[in-house]
Amino acid sequence: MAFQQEAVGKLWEELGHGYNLSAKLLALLSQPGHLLDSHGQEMAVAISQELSQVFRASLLMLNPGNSGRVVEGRATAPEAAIMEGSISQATPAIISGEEVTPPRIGKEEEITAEPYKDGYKWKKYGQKNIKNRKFASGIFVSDLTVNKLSTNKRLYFRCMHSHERGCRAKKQVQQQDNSIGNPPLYKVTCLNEHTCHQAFPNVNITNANLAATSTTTRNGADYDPARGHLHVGGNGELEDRIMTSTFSTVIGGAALAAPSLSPVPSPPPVEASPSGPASYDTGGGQSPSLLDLSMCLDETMMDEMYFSCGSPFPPVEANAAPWSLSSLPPPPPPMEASSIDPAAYMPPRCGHSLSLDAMTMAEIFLWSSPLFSPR
DNA sequence: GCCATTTGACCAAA
DNA sequence: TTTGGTCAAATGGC
Repeated sequence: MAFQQEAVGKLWEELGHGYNLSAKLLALLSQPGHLLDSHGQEMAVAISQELSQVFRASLLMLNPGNSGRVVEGRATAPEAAIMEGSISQATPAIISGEEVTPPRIGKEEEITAEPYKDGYKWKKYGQKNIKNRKFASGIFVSDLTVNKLSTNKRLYFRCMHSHERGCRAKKQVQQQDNSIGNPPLYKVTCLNEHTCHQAFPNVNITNANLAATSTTTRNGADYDPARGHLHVGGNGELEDRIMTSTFSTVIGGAALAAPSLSPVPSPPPVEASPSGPASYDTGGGQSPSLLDLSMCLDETMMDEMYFSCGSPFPPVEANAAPWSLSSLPPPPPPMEASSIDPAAYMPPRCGHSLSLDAMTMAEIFLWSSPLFSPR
């Protein structure tokens, strides 16, 4: 029991260290001018690398059976211990970025200037002249965007996987009458929830049991088993946003995900390191980014991450005072499984449970580690 | 030739 | 009868 308390305390301290590092990194990236000189880039890379150590150490502490394999707050066990130990499944993902929105339920209407950017692949199955409409719909197919104006038409789309997977999701697009000018607005009506993502496989980290056929995730991204990753398109802004959100959620709360901080400039690109986990092979040579890891998280998990209210760390601020053990309430004592009351772990404000268990943390690490590994 | 898109026809509901 | 939603043959690009 005393050993467990010590381990929790070390984990607490380790995460606090990560919290301070993230604040440091934010301060660096928030400098006026939004441009880092070479020294600033080196600092950012160094902080990122240290953050990866925080991830590694924390994960190993969370990994059952590895709790004692920590030396001076840093883990010594090889990554393979994680790969073969607590992690039996993971969802590899490469997202080069197209805006992805959550699956829709029932009928939902939306006015948008970009009706085509929802991450799903659609097949047009018809169009119809509509009365009392001055404009026609935009025509969109997948990530190819072609806006054509004709008159009085509504376009009908169904999910590209409607047949092979029985996905009943549909979409209607119609340009709004009042959308004269720039940009045009489209009324997008979504019908039925996507069910095509349900076939997304849980894939062993070694790619040993990759499915033989392409699969689409719940976010509509195509999963390519041959390459072992997801592909959604190309949108660096989204990647930055999710990276920031994921980063902040894991390390220091959800502050960085706040809209007011969205203009934070992207950090210098960190090349994936060949020295990453040995068996971490996506099969295609591309390394996943933090966006990848966020996309491979289950949507519910992401919701819980975003809305979980249980983070002990205050939101990261650029000029925040360093975190210390004394500045926060002490970690909870380890509990016997039989004495755990699930209700006691429900966050007070939102009713979502915090489900960042060891598995989740390990997945986060595995798919983000190339970003933080030394060059 | 294959595949995605287009478009007229068909059908059901109001 | 009108309107909205869907089907399926025709068309075009690769």
